[in-house]
Amino acid sequence: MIENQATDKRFLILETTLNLITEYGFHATPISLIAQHAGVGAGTIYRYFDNKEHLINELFTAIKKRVIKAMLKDYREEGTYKERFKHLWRNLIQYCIAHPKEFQFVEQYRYAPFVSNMTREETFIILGPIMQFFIESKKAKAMKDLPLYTIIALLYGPIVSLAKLHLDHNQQLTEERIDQASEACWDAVSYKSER
Amino acid sequence: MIENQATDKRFLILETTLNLITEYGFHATPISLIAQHAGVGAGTIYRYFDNKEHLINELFTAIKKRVIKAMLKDYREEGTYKERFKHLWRNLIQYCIAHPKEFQFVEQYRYAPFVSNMTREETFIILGPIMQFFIESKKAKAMKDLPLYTIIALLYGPIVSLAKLHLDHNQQLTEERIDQASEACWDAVSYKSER
DNA sequence: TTGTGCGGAATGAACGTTCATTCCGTTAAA
DNA sequence: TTTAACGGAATGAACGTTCATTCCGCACAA
Repeated sequence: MIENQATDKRFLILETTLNLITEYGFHATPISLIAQHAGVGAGTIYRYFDNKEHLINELFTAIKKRVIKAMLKDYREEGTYKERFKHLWRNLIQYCIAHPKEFQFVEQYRYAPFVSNMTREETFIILGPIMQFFIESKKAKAMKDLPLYTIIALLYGPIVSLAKLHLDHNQQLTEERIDQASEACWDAVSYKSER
Repeated sequence: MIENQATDKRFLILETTLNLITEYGFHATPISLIAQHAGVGAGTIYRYFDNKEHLINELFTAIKKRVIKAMLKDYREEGTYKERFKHLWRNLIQYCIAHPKEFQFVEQYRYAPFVSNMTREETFIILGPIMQFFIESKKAKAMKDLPLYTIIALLYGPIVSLAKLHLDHNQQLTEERIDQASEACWDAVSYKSER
């Protein structure tokens, strides 16, 4: 119970930061505002985080872990490669749409200069299982023999774009459209015969 | 000549801002630094731009215009739709790679909260000709009958991803890989028979 | 001489961070 | 059971710094 209080407060600060930063941006959300909205003193934040930069970085990795977890939800290494691909792909885009703040935050700060490189490398380690899937699919000739980076770009790029267009322009990203898009992505990376 | 001096100084400030901001980020490039690097007084910048925000926004639209221009370079409304598509697609990705600063700047600020909505809408107007190409291609059954937003996401998303991976991880984005990727993108949006 | 453009010191607001102080739950003595 | 002492957590006013913006004097063109 005692430890939970500390964890809760830490979590509270992180979530408040996420909300404010996605709404106002990094510049426009001073520590004082975060403190105010979280209902804690400004100094308290410094009990949990070394400084503002560390706070942001921690939020960043926390969210990335949630994303990966959501992507792997109910994923089993069975069925055709296409089915497995579509499962992962849908999981990811659904999460982006259901959690716009998380999505926007990650997208906004992914390439910001103050995000530490360590955090970026960490991502790649977490992504291991998914990379494995791509390598396997290629070996099984279910996917074209494209460089790994090309495959990532062909599959992840459209997710980002679709989610952004959805959030920004209030496009209705219905189940049907998601399915259409995932099929198209598969067409991009798979051989003709796999269609 | 007099006007040219003014235009030049204006341009100089914009370019200096681009360089500094892509290197250090928005936070870490104060007006004073821009002034220093541009070799002008801090106050001079305010002769040309109302404030920092306006400066950024103007830089933003200036770069976007360059991007569109580069994309449409040597584009003719002739040949197959696939050929025309590949021409546009390659133009765009080549520009992103050849002008990493411009690319990173646009990507970084595209969804930043302080970028005005007007600027964003402007983009859509500029993009008219390219939208026209998509509509035509669909009508001619060269492309699948997907929503316009889906098509944009399927074609533009991978460009952004590829360029980011290229710049961030020093992946060699060779001519061959660019061609592979453009073919894959076309596979995503075209009918089987078009392959 | 007049007017225009420029530079950079000056200004004041805003910010991240610190730290002396308060608060509060726990412990243990009475 | 009550009370006193303790210590870590929390607070927010205060500090020093940074920054966008302003302002004023200088230089040069007309």
